[in-house]
Amino acid sequence: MPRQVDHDERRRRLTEALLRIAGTRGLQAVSMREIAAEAGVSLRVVQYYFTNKQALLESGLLELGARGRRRVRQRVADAADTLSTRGVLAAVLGAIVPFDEQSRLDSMAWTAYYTAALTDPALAAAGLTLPNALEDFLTVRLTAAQQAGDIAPDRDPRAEVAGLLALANGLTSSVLSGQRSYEAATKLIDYYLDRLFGPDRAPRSQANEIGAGADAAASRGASPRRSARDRH
Amino acid sequence: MPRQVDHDERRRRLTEALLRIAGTRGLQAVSMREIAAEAGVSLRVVQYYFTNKQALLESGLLELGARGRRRVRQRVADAADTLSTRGVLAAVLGAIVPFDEQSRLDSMAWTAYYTAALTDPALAAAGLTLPNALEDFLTVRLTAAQQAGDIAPDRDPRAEVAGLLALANGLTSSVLSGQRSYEAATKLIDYYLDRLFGPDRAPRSQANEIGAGADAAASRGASPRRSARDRH
DNA sequence: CTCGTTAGGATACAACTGTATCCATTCGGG
DNA sequence: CCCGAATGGATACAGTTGTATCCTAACGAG
Repeated sequence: MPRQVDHDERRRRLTEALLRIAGTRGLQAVSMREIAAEAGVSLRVVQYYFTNKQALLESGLLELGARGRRRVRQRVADAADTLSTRGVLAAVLGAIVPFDEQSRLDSMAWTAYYTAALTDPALAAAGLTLPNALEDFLTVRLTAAQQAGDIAPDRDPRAEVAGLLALANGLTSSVLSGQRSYEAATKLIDYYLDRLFGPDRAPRSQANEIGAGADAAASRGASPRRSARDRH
Repeated sequence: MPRQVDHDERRRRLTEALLRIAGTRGLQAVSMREIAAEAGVSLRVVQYYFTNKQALLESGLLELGARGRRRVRQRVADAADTLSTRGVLAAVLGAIVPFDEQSRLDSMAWTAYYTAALTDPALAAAGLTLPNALEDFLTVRLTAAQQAGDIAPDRDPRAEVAGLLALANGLTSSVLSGQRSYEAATKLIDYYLDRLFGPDRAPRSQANEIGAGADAAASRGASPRRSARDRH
């Protein structure tokens, strides 16, 4: 074997180049030649390590899913109060909304893939199944919390989890478009968690600091375009 | 003037053809020639009535916004109990989530436009400002309801509205991808409205008499009923 | 009638796409 | 030593894209 090369490493580099393009210029800007240029290799190399553009796109989607799972796991592990159900929920939801430049790029790419999958069955088959496992996991967790008396008995754990995940999804959209900052999004999540767990039960944040005020159009659209770049 | 033709009508037909393609096959499938074929005219006609593809896309975005506004207005007008704030909220949120084939196609096209606008400033400038006016309107409305005692005083009207709109947005995503049915989405919305207005809370003001008193047990089964997936 | 503007058919063109092919290296095992 | 597989550079090809150009009808105003 001459010039033995680590194929997995090459493929990983190309996949990363693809995701960099998809996250900054969109999926429609992704072409074989663009990927080659972004990765600093020739077109032939891209063709050599991926038989198809389709295979390349699937690899990108897979990597994106892996990154998302890694991010959620990391966030949950980082939360010191992992024992509290509320802490887990806050960590998971906070990991869904883009919170730094990298997660913002990945969210962009994910959105692009999601949209493409809506009209491309081949992509849809390649899997956008990230949320389902999360939903089940959190529902079990919240149900246990309810039996422990942490949330009111008239709450529906499954509905609450589904709603919170959909909320995080919607907030992601607004953060990506610059309508909302990441901080505003997490404040909103905290507000809803306060409603769920009771504000006095959780020492994390106050109930009404978002502006319980009267008039509507006071302060919105705080940060236009690229705003979500901060550490956490 | 020979062969006088209604330009607005021609442009409308072409815009509708564009949106039909965008809603079924995605924005990346929209080309000048495809639009021409879909509208049953020649390529030249498309070029004749729209100087640019850019102009065509902007026209589609404008029309999409107009349809959305029309749909919300229609839904709100249709709600018999328009006087109740809860009824207005339910109508607006129910009009955001796609509820029939046409609104589903439009939501698809809207999602495609939204994604494209994330990486194309020209499209972003052409306006995705539909939600802002809604948010202000509903916030004013909900603030008034709070002062009338329809919702608990520790609720933050602005946060509630922002959350509900983000929720509707997230639910739209899941409905489009087939993860959830429209009915499941509205049940979830009703569940959250129950939490907000209080299912057993008696109407304490003159502003509302019907609608706000939806009882709790009615929608306790708001579980989204998704297939449980195994995790490993 | 004729003439100039309006409405569109037919075609061209350069750029870009994914994919395929041809060919030159490189190097480990025989 | 050397042969064949591994690696990749260069280029070709057919299709699609947005846009531009050329040219022919149509028809109301003069």
